Amino acid sequence: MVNTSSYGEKMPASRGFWSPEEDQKLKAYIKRYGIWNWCRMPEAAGLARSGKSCRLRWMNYLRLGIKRGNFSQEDDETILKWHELLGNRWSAIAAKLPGRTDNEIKNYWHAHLKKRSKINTSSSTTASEIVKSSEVEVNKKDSPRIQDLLLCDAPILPNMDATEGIPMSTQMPINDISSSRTDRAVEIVQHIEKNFCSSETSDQNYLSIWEQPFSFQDMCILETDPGFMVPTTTMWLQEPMYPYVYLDTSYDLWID
DNA sequence: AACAAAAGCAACCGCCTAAGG
DNA sequence: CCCTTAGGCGGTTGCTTTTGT
Repeated sequence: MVNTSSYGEKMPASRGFWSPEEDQKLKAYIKRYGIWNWCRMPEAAGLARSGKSCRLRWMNYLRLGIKRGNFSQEDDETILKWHELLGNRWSAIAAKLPGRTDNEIKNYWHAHLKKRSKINTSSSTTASEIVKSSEVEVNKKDSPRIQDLLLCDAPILPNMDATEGIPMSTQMPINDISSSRTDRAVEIVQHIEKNFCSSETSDQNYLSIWEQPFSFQDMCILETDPGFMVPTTTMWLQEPMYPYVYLDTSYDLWID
């Protein structure tokens, strides 16, 4: 079967669960060469997977900082509150829960919180009510824009992108985002953050999770795999996403 | 112990959007 | 503008594990 998805793979793509070997290959390849082009990377890394599949695997399981295991009470409440406000915008909700992926939150919602949400909405103060009470007029016509602005103001964490755990030389400075934000929206954001965000989600706690450096063990995985195809300079010039190289010892050196 | 049903979760699919030519 | 391509997102599927009988 030839995959003809938008990722443009030409090689036969295997499906189903990822084997530990495949995980290692992908992890090692990205650690060595960075993410330069999802659709070409599988071939270069010697993986018979679609680019889409590789991206998903990396985003949801392989990148550093992914939290596994049970959701805390605080996590539950955060999800419920933000879901009430944002709806099924799982990636946006995930941005409020460092280390949790949109997929995981989505699954957790359907498995555990959906029922609770229905009960809660009939008995408790809703997020929309909180917004109303702030005396900020949110025109229905404008609400999608307001929501986008809310998302812009989500905590910008060092790892909330495709290359979690990898220093982001290309990360957009927060000033670039705020330049397009109205004062009005800032008011709304501040109000909601004040009402919704517990002290558990302080920056300090984010850092404790996210600023963990690579372990040496991680970095040693398949440091040199004969099956890897090195992305050429041309490739990087065409699609310079997150190029980086390793130093011999223990730190990544990012190059612009 | 064996089976069925339910729950959990990883992965896939298809649509949408942004960027570039 | 229009088209193509790559990336991202949410909905859904289906396999695996757990629980109940």
